[in-house]
Amino acid sequence: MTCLCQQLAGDDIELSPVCIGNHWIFKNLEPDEIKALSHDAMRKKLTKGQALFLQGDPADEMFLIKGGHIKLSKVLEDGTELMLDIRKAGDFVGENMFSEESLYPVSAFCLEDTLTCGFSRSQFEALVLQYPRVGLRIIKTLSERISSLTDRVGSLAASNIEDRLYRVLCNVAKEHGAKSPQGIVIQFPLTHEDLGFLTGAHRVSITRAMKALKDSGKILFQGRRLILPTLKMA
Amino acid sequence: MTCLCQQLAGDDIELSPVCIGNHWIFKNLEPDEIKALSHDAMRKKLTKGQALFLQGDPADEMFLIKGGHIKLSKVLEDGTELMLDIRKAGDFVGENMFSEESLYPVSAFCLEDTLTCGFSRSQFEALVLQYPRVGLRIIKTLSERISSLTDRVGSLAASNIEDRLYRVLCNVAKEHGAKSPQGIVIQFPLTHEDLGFLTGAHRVSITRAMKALKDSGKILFQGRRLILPTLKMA
DNA sequence: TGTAAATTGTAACATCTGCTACAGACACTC
DNA sequence: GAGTGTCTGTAGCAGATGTTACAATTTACA
Repeated sequence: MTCLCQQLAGDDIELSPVCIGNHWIFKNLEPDEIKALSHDAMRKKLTKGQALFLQGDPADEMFLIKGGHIKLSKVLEDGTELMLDIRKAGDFVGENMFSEESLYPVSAFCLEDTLTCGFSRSQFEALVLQYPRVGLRIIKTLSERISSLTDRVGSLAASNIEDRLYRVLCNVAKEHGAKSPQGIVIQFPLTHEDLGFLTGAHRVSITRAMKALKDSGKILFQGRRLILPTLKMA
Repeated sequence: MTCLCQQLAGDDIELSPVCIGNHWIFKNLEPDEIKALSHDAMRKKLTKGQALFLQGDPADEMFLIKGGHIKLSKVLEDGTELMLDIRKAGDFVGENMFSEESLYPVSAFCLEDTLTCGFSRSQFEALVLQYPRVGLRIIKTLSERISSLTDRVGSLAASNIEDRLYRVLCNVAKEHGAKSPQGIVIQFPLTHEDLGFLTGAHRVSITRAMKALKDSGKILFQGRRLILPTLKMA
């Protein structure tokens, strides 16, 4: 099945092989269903730094990420920014559309050039009603997101920064890492400032903690890529 | 509809009005469906301190809490305990059964005498396939859990304990609080040690932070019940 | 009621972290 | 290669937090 996304993306964006037509969520759909869905999906091409949606926007759309990484962040009452999550090609963003609140509680920014497929809430509900198995798959996806967030909460509860940082790195590696002979490699660069947002710590404290982790052998560097040698993939 | 739970619970447990037969998740089911479901549900009566399930147990059952509070906690690699969540009557626990992992990643302990209704994964899947609308409701529930966990992550990212504690208290109050003329009242006692687990801070630091919050008027006490006067219910 | 256990409050001190400032390293552009 | 901006590393200080110890208070239960 040729994919409309490919034409839209051009050569700039390295697309995930996962497409709405072949994503596991939609397996077992009838060919004409896929065609209809694929046609309806609202594609968006975004460049690095652009927002897919902003905190406070009406939440009535959910997106499948076709290529690139997207960060979810939130601005707290006191004005500080907090990065909540990083999602990659093949993941969904905007699952908040299902909940009672009608506004996105977070903002989604592209870390690279990105292509997304969007679905409206009503489209989705109709699909689930017609194909209950899709509903079960969504339930599974959301359930895994809950597990991951629960881990995240566990990471943040460590009271000293070094442990907190290490646990956050492990979580990131588990979700976005790739195996290599030396350990799990995190595939994209994270600045100390990013990690500061992820751990809720000051940038300088991250630098201190990184040095400590490096000295104790818990992390390695391969160029600018971070490696966790002791971590095992789940 | 008289409920089997009532007979089992006896007079010890104050039951939630929510029952499997009338829980909003199962609205629109046929009467005989409800009857079958209600019959199949595996009820458990537990006393304070007992475990509903333990971290590492096979995760193939999910529970509706009929009465009492249940805490979810996790033992980390380094042996420290972390309290992840508190759930109340009407909530579900064990939604991990949906995800790929076959083991519960957390333990569930009863804070008071408790009655639960359990469903197996296969029971549930059959139900969702037959009644897609139930699937949509589950999706909504899980999605709200995700929002709540996201808030939780936001709370923990505050770098000073006073703010972190206040945000955690607000989250707890939003989920388990009741309105009163003076503000939102948290309905059950939380020890400083509990709050320490919830915020990832030392017990003594909680005492210090509580005093500061009390002095600044952000929290009040009515006996042992905690009141948040400035918080508005969502 | 009386006693034991759990919870809360206080203090002192060592350590950790936030904060600011600045210098070097690196990437990118012109 | 110079210029610009971003990222990383280092230092010092003030304030926050962890840690330990012990007393005061409340709760649980015989």
